[in-house]
Amino acid sequence: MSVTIKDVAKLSGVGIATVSRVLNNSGITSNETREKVMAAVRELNYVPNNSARVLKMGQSKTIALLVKSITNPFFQKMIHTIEQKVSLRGYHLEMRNVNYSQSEMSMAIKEVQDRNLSGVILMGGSFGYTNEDFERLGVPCVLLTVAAGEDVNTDLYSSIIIDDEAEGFKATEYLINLGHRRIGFLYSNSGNALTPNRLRYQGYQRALETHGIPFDKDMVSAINISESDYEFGFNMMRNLMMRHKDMTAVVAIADTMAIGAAKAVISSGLRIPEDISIIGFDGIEVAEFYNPSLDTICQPAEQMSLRAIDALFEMLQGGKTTHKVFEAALLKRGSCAAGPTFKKS
Amino acid sequence: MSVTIKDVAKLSGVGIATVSRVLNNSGITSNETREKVMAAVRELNYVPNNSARVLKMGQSKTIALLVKSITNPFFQKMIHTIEQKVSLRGYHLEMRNVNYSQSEMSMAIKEVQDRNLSGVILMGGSFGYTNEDFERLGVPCVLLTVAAGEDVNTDLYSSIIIDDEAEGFKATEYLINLGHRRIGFLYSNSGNALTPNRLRYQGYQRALETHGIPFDKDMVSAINISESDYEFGFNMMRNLMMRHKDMTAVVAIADTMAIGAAKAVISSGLRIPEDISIIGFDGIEVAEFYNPSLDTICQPAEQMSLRAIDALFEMLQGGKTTHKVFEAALLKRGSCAAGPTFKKS
DNA sequence: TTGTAAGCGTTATCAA
DNA sequence: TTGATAACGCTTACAA
Repeated sequence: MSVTIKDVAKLSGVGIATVSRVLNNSGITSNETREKVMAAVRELNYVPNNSARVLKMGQSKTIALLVKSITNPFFQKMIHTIEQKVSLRGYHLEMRNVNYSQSEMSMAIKEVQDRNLSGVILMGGSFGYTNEDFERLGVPCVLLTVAAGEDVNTDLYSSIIIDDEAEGFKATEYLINLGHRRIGFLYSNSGNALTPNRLRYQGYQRALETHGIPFDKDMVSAINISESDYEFGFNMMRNLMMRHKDMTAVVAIADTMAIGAAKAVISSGLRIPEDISIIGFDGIEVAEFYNPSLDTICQPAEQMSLRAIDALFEMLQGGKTTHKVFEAALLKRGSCAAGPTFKKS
Repeated sequence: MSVTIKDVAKLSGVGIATVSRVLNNSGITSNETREKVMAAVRELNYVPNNSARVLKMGQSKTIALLVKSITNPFFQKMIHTIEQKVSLRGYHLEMRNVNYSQSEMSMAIKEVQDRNLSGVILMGGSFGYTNEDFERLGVPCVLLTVAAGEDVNTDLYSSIIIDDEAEGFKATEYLINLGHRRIGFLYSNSGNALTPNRLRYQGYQRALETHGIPFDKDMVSAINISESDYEFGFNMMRNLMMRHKDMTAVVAIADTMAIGAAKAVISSGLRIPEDISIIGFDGIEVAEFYNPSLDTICQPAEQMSLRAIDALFEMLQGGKTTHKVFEAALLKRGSCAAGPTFKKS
């Protein structure tokens, strides 16, 4: 059927072991035979069979990237740089989407055995991993944008995150300092899991409290329908605006929701930022090109993914785990303006 | 090391062949042994090793999805449904990004041998495939959003496309019928390859010609810098507006570019659609939530990917190839208005 | 420097 | 209905 190492050996008149040695630069081979072998390889268009190699070596040089909700544009950037860097280091990347209803960890554990994975990167999801999870996994694991629970042994995994609670606080305080008091919050969360979204929400609450603003649960939109984030933001914002005519600003836990929310504001005839200020999260590119450009808490996606890759390969080489908290940048682009407190009216 | 079929056999007190039979529902097994085996499988947490299985069977039940520029939001939807459907049919999907500088076909040919792929879906790219390409591939191949050259044997591959030339014509004619005469075109292409973009461009030219409007090459922005599409649209639009004060409308070959272009219009103080009409291509979700919502030629992404999957599995089962041209829908959302011809002024 | 042969974990073919 | 056993294509001792 397909051309194998035997065919190459036969054509070049050497043993299969020699062919293997030439191809892997292992052992010592004379220049002469090397040439012969390479010529045969080219002529036959030989590509070594990966399954056989993996089976024999017990290691696949493949790392899996499991992404909770791969369609999130924020993850796109990260995925892209991760893919590049992984293949640069001679590894293979296997991307897999994880639904909200699936458990990325049990998926990972299965895949590791099934496909002899060398390592795993988990993106998105929640902070609910346990010691046992990592032990069962058995290969280096990097958590990107999430971490494990507080009580989990930090030698078992690496994590690259931002301080979501603090950033939620930052976004909210920014609006408060601009003079806003009635600040809505656009939020979705899967169940009661501790997620980045939930932490941002906690930051929002803390900011209100810190500044003596009463927390009004009715100003938080958290209904969890399975629409897109854009639609979700749009619908929830409409809803909030209907219920709270005095609302002058809103924090969205994602730029995608912020865009949906912005559309809701505009299509209801109000203006951004004159009537309503909006700030999002993540720093996706299209938010900058929106009309108006949307303020956001921008995660250093590039740096974070680079760091994740570094962490993974350090673990792969037997090194230590990494736990890095990046700082996100508050980008002011004009979708937030002075609120009622500072407004002359 | 890891738990193998031998361990399961030992624990359940049967031979490895029996374990294999039970797991694959092949041959005949007594209920009693089946129970025993399954119990052992559960207890040991056994997961069959994929590499061994693939090596033995010579087929991986894996299909590869090679995407030219995976970050394109339009492809996102498609990728998502493809992934779902593929795993629903018990196959594994391997996504891989292809850079503009890489050849997706030679990548595919390599991967097929390397990983015993069962089939391949190629998304994006150009119309430059040859008979020999498909013969060398050796497994069913579906082209999604592109097709092969005219002279290629249609029994060798399937293709799911829209008629890009006609759709380019449609978009342009829409603007012409609205009364526009000076219509810009935002376009990027890799080299001289025949791509969907190029076809749309040809459609644009034909529409102008059909309506007796002189083609002005200076109204086409086609500089190929490696920025994002958003930035590209923005920069090129600025450029066009500077050079052509009389331009009243623009066609962009992608919604992402249209968004960038819209931002350029707005930030220069002009209005959409009052001063400049804009229409994009593809139908990505965020274009609808843009301010204003952008008109577009919307590809039926869901249907197209479903059809691609069907085509692939039909080929996998020895069936015939499929060649389907879908019609795209012109979505009027308010970013295009009457041009000078019909304007009272 | 090279070739022979064992074995990685499966599945499939035989006998039993 | 089951259990040995021979591949699958490769890497890696070990011998030559």
